[in-house]
Amino acid sequence: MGRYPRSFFERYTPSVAKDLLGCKLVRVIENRRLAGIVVETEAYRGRRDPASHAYRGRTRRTDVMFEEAGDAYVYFVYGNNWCLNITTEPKGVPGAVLIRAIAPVEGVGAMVKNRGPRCGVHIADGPGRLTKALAIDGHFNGEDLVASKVLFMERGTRPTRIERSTRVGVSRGGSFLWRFFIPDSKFVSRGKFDTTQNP
DNA sequence: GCAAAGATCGGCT
DNA sequence: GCCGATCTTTGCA
Repeated sequence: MGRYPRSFFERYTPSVAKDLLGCKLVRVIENRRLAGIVVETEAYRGRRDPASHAYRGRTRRTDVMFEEAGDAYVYFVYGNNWCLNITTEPKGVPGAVLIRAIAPVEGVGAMVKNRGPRCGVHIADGPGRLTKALAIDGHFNGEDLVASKVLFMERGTRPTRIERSTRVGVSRGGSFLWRFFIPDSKFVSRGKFDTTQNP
């Protein structure tokens, strides 16, 4: 299956977030593929988006958001979890798509092993969970997903239905409907959520 | 230097 | 369904 050129990621962040639904996130560990279909994403864009880490300008942490598109932006939250983003927009414009959930399709056994025996059905249905399932941590910050052999996106089939809502877990930027998900998937991280705007 | 909040998860009731 | 762990980054004194 084909991979995306950098130009795919260099577009308006919410468009990229929406277009990534149905695509396959692939992680290669010791020549074995662990992969899942992306079912839930969120967009964070620009200095005008109060929920974005880049809201207050460029810092050491958000550096990759300002760099070229198609790189991994991996950061640590709540003292427990890593979150995987893919940078977007042309160089100089900060943007990233948070991958919130995937539906496991390849190497499911290995993912469960990474998650631990008590994970149940919650293999990769959450930003922190999917990074653990795919063994992704801060070392991947800045990884070029267009060229990488160990972490990248593959083209998939476009989902028949897509819904959008407010983003999860953010206290500001509530008027942005920048969370995109496949409502038919049981692997989205939370309930179907509000699809109505409520600032 | 220090204090506070945070793009969450897992375990327990 | 609720609550606590846990630690980095940032903002301000």
